[in-house]
Amino acid sequence: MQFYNTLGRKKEEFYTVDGNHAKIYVCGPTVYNYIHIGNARVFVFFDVMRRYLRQAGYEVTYVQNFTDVDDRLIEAAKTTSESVEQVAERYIDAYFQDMDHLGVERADVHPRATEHVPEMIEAIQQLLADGYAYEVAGDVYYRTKRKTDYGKLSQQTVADLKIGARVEVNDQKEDPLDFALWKASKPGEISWETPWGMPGRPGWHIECSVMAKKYLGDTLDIHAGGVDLCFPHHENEIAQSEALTGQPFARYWLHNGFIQMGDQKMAKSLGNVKRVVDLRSEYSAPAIRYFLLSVHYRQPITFTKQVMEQAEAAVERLQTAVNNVQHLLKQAEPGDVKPVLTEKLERLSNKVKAAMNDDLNTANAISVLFEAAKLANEEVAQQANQGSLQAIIDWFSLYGETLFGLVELSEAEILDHEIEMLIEKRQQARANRNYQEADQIRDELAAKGILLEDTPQGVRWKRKS
RNA sequence: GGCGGCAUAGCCAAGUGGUAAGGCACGGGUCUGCAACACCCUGAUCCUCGGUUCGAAUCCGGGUGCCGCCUCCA
Repeated sequence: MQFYNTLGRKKEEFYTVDGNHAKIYVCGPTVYNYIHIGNARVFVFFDVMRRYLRQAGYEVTYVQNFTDVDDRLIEAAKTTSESVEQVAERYIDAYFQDMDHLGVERADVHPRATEHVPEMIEAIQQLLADGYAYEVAGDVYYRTKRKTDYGKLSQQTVADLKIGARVEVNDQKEDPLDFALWKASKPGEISWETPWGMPGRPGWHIECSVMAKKYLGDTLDIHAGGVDLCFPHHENEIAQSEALTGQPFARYWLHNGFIQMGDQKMAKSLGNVKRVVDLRSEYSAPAIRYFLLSVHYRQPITFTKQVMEQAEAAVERLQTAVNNVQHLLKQAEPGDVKPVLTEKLERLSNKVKAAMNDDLNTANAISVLFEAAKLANEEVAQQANQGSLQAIIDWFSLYGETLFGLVELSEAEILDHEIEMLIEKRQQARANRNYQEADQIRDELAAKGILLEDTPQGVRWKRKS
């Protein structure tokens, strides 16, 4: 299994430090607002990565934080006259609702920054004691010059970064590249007491260093997030953590690409942010997942209406194939799975694995789902036996449902009696060649959201999506 | 100014040295009372110029265009 490691900028064979135990930390949301489709890409994709690692035999510990204190939260609380805690609570709930809807599993631990302040203060004290940090008027800054490898993740030297000259001016800092570990609070703001006198709150980067260490140890196997976090957030995490422990912080750094809105960046200032909570009523969850997973994770994706409609159609093709198999299964001849089919399915499984092993190429892996759908449809047309149909269902259960969450295998719902009667009545009418009545009943059912399909395997029905 | 990414059929998107996966849409056909589902058939020499090579979408160089990070934006 190979991953493209931002640290080193190349694909590397993946292996864990600790046997088959994979320790993963993913940067979670700052809970000052509803999450948007770009956030969802991170959470959906790395959730799929976790699922794949599990299928590949790893025991995964997956940690994803909530940043529940920062400038934006304080700002949001001010405008609604709430406490920072209330704002955080609301958007953490909203986060879980969005993720549940999209079929993203919970992390093993969802640590919150505000619940780890003592540990952060402890870490900052150690950095101060070891000369990696200095305090100015209640703020504490990390001294980036202290270690020579600062910039190794983003592959920029300290000199390069300075030439950039887009660093903020702050005459309190010894060096413009230094960043805040701790910020003194203004009166009335949320704050914690500190050993160095002034109350304040943690800087952004320190929480991830501290919480990752607490739940996963000094060295993580995988640290992941959006590509924008590469610098400065992840760079700074590395600096702090490695200053604290003397150990490599994370062995594989994975960064996913951005989502573009049409031809422009998605940004609040442009007013084109697509929130998941809004998308939920426009598109099905599988279609949103397909949109996010049908492109390799490091590539940018462009969000357009057309692409979403294509996603909807694509996913429907998969679901229809599964439905067709399940429909026939109820009335199929008993029998064992055909050896030829077993072989074909195994070949498809291997293709999925090969794609995923190659830097989690979900785009390629998903194309195999369509090959499987075609195979499924062929088997249905040939009136395959129970064993064969079940084998197809099992295949889709593993990859279509468990790995990618693009199809559902739940049992078809029970139709209510009235609808069953109508279907039966229409069959009578068709048998009597009374097509006018048959079509009328079909229209009637369509109005109730039930679509009928007359197939060589009998009448099928589905809910209008 | 520094660092980095991208450019493949109408649209989306894989492919990183041996003559272009998959999906959506379009058209033709089979099936069907019709419709739907499904199946079959149909489409590209890969932004451009030059180089390396027996051979390049794939490697190197120039050009054009688009984009990201360097601003607590995933």
